[in-house]
Amino acid sequence: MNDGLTSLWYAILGLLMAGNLTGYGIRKIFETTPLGTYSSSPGTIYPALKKLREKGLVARTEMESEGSAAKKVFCITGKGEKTLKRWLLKPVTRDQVRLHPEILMLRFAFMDYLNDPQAKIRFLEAFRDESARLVKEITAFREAEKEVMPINGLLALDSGILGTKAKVKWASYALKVLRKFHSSAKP
Amino acid sequence: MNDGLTSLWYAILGLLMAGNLTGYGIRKIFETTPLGTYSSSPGTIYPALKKLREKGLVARTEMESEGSAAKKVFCITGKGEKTLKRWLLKPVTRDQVRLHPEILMLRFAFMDYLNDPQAKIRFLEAFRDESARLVKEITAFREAEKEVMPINGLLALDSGILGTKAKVKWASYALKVLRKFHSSAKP
DNA sequence: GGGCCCATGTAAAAAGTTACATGATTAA
DNA sequence: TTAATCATGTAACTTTTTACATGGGCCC
Repeated sequence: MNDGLTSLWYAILGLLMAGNLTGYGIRKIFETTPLGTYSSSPGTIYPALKKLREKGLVARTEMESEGSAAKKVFCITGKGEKTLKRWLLKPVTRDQVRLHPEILMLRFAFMDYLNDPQAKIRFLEAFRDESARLVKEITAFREAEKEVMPINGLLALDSGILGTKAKVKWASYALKVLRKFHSSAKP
Repeated sequence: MNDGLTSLWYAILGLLMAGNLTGYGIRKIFETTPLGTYSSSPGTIYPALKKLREKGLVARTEMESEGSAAKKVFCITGKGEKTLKRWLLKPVTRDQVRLHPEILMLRFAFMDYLNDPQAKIRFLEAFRDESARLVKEITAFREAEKEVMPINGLLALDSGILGTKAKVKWASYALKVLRKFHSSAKP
């Protein structure tokens, strides 16, 4: 999807930014939190970790705890951190908003790890504006098809319009919260 | 995903319910309408049509138009229609609402082809209820994590909550519209 | 002793993406 | 005539899914 990394791989990198985890720990997070749009099956996670290790984005340390089976703990490397941050700073495109808004949300969720608070603001403004543009586009499409499309098709379009409007509203809200948050944190 | 058919394949079947199409025509629809969450690349569409034909769900007729290159027109078969309708009538599950709401919306968009108007109503009620349940779940999660999660994570959760609330609202609206539509169509 | 959760993997199959390849028709 | 659009496919590659496989620790 980006740099040859899939969004799952970035999700793993993002999780490792908060602290080291075992493969099983990562699986459990995908399984039990709303973050887990991703499959938590071993066939997904372990090969992904292997690839990330081959690329030098994560490192594995064997944690030997008194004799028995050694747990394998993963941590993000400097290169991994740089790769993640580069991804977080990518511009918000129309296609991303249209086709993969959940990936944009994943990026936003990890933006705490950026030093620059302005980056968040820019992201949200772009997300809001692109979403607003998308609302207009779907609305125009609906208007054009109104006479020929069956009622269920129109209602499905309405769902898209309402959902995208909710995103615009959310972005405005998030901007307000962040501005307050940052101004109160400064002095 | 279902019956060994992917949602893309069902999308193609649904499109063919409205009328016959060429492979290129299908590609253009995915490319230019909001329906197209799917890739419209030839490498996606043509192999999918091949598979559908092998399974006997669509048929191909060569339309010879005066000598030159024959266009290949696809139509849905009886078996394809039955397969599609079986898919449309599947119950709305929690996991579908959580992980693949856009597929549920695709199903809804095609439900015009069901004879039974009650099926639509049942679908919407279930969709609304499962979405409302999901709102509660994410809200509870957010409440539990409120103190430990960074602000961006919380805001990302808010986006999920608002988006899901929008779905609840939409379903209620759609139910109203459909009830009015059906009662006015009867007498 | 049996069942459940922790924990880590592999193997086969299948779908989708990207890129390649080709040719007809139409509009500038 | 040349560029764009119509039109149909194939091939290699990669990720993911599903299923298999194994073993330790803990609680009843």
